[in-house]
Amino acid sequence: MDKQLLLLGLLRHHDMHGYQLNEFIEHDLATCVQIKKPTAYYVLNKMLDDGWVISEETQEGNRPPRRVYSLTAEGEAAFQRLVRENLGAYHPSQFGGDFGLAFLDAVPGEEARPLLGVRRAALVAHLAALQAVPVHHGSLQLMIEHQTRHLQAELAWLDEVLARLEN
Amino acid sequence: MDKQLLLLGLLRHHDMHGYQLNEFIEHDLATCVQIKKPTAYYVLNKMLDDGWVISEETQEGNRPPRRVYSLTAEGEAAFQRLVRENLGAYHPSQFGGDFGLAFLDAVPGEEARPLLGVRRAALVAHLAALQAVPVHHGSLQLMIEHQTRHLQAELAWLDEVLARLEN
DNA sequence: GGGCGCATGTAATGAGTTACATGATTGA
DNA sequence: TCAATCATGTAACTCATTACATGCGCCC
Repeated sequence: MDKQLLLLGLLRHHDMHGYQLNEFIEHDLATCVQIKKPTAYYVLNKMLDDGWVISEETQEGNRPPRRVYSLTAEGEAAFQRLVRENLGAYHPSQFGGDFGLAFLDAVPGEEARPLLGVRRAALVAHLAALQAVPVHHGSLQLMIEHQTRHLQAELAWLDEVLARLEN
Repeated sequence: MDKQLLLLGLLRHHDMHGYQLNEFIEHDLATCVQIKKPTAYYVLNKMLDDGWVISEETQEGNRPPRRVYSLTAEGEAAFQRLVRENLGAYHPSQFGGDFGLAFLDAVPGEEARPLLGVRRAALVAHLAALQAVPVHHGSLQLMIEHQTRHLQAELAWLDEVLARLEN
């Protein structure tokens, strides 16, 4: 449940309502974080039940009411515990795209090249989106940089595989 | 369901029984693939139901009977479809370790350094395990190389973060 | 008047994991 | 004799996703 860590960390910075959190994740953490809207709402409600956050209902004019969340002392303690847990462990990441590459030689080169070309284009688009993301305060920016590194490594790797296919 | 692609690809090479598949994944694809035993058995049974593989029960002496799986024509067709699907798409990978880094500045440097040291040691161990894996035929080796690249990028990145923490 | 943005959720489903269950054989 | 290896699974659970549901306000 590292999603909790993320939401706690973001709320620790600014109190936010769910919609706002989702917007922030979509626009400012694009391509780094995959948390869908219902998941965020679900996690928020869970943390509310657990006493990690409290919510205050506010309303502007006739707009839909917002639930603004802020951390409790227990939420802060949970955050401190979760960051340390996360920092101290190595989280091996899985590459779903590997299984295709693993059996690349089952596909004739003339077919494989354009397919990997499509993959490459999507990767480049991802990288562009990542570099378009606004710069963040402090260590939040580390996440963007980290992602950028891996995407660059991925691109270099993919180009090498494509080059090998030319032969 | 990229697990299906992997199992099909492996079975396409050699007919195997479930235990054997699990052993191969554990020993020969260490750190690249995370498929737990029950998952593999589950997927095998599902593919059996779907007619992608057939199984033949064999027994050596009084040992437990084995179910040896081999691809059907439909299985081969499914494999061909799935490889192309996989090759043609970019699969963004998620880095669960990012959320810790994103809030690194919430932890004092004296605490963060040893925690990241533990993370680094686990990463180095992972890399060593990966390099101890036997070399595979053909493109299966690409998966190992790919993983190695990313682990090296990760190590370089982590060392950079640690260096920044020294200041 | 029609579609998008704001704002929150529920319900159903899926994929995969952990823990549990079984039972024979082999080697220390 | 005790643990590890061989061999297969089931049951319960978790986490997250997709699809669905609601309803007002704003702009073209």
